[in-house]
Amino acid sequence: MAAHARAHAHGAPDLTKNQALVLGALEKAEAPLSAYALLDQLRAEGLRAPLQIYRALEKLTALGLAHRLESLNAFVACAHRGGHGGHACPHDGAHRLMAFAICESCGGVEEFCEAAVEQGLKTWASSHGFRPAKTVLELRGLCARCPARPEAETTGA
Amino acid sequence: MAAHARAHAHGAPDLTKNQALVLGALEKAEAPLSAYALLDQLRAEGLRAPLQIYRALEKLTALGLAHRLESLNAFVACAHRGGHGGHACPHDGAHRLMAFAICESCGGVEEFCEAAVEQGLKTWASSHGFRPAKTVLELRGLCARCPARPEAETTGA
DNA sequence: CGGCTTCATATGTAATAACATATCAAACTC
DNA sequence: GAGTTTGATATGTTATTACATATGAAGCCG
Repeated sequence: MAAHARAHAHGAPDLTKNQALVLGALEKAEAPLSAYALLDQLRAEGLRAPLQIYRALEKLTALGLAHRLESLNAFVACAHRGGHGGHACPHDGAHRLMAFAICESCGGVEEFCEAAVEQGLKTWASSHGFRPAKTVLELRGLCARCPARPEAETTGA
Repeated sequence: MAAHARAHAHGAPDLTKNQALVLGALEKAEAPLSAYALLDQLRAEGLRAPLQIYRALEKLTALGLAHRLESLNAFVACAHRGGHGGHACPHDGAHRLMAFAICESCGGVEEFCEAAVEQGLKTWASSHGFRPAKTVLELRGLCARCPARPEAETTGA
């Protein structure tokens, strides 16, 4: 049976079975997943080797359906596909700089674009002769919904 | 003899032997070094286990004498110590956002700050209630000195 | 004071976990 | 049957855990 022509649930181009499985797992997840976490989740579906995961991730990230978070060595589904169609920052046609805000308390990831940031980087790059091929921009911290104390201790004694 | 009170060649606070060795190796390197590359280089000096390297790196990065490049899983000496004292962006007292431009051809790394970038991120963060603890900002591309073709092929036969 | 205990920090070593890629063979599509 | 995708094993690379040892400073007690 054709491995193509499935996964149109996402409005995505034809993904292979493995790619669809990996994307589905990422979309269901609340937080970024490492390649091996994905592998664990998808063992039930027949995936057994890291390479199957990495190959799928490579394709998905190339298509912009998933993103790699370098500071976490983990992956998220792109926020601009499932759930909400009209987002502030489509990054589909135009190749905008994607930035990620990663909550160290709940693990949630917000994906955003800021024109000022992009412009500032462009300015620096032109004036220094640097030609960026890819930009990694990841904020690590606490999201709006998480309280300010990831500390240990009794916190009040 | 005291393991302290050395390494003042860098104007640094007292580093231990391992820390000084690791920092020295990073300063001599032209490009970022992975922890295991450092380990290989420093085997002659008696370092034998990854942990010795990682512990030194942890201290050095905490002191701001070295930086970790997340997108490379590698480390560089901070550019604002050795070589030139008065740089555009001291980041010593003030805790400025450090950004890195990494050349994928020659491996060189430039460290910089851009006020517009920092401000843009600050704007996004405040308006979204995100409290950043750390920011990762790494440009991957080609530096001013490298020609535009990191391609393979005979390049001229 | 001199010796002892205690504590903190730095180190050393081994083992293993976590992340990623190489290689090759089998299967499926065209 | 050429090209691609897949699957399986093996390997390489990066990072951490757990445990043991050294070293020096600070306090205690004879």
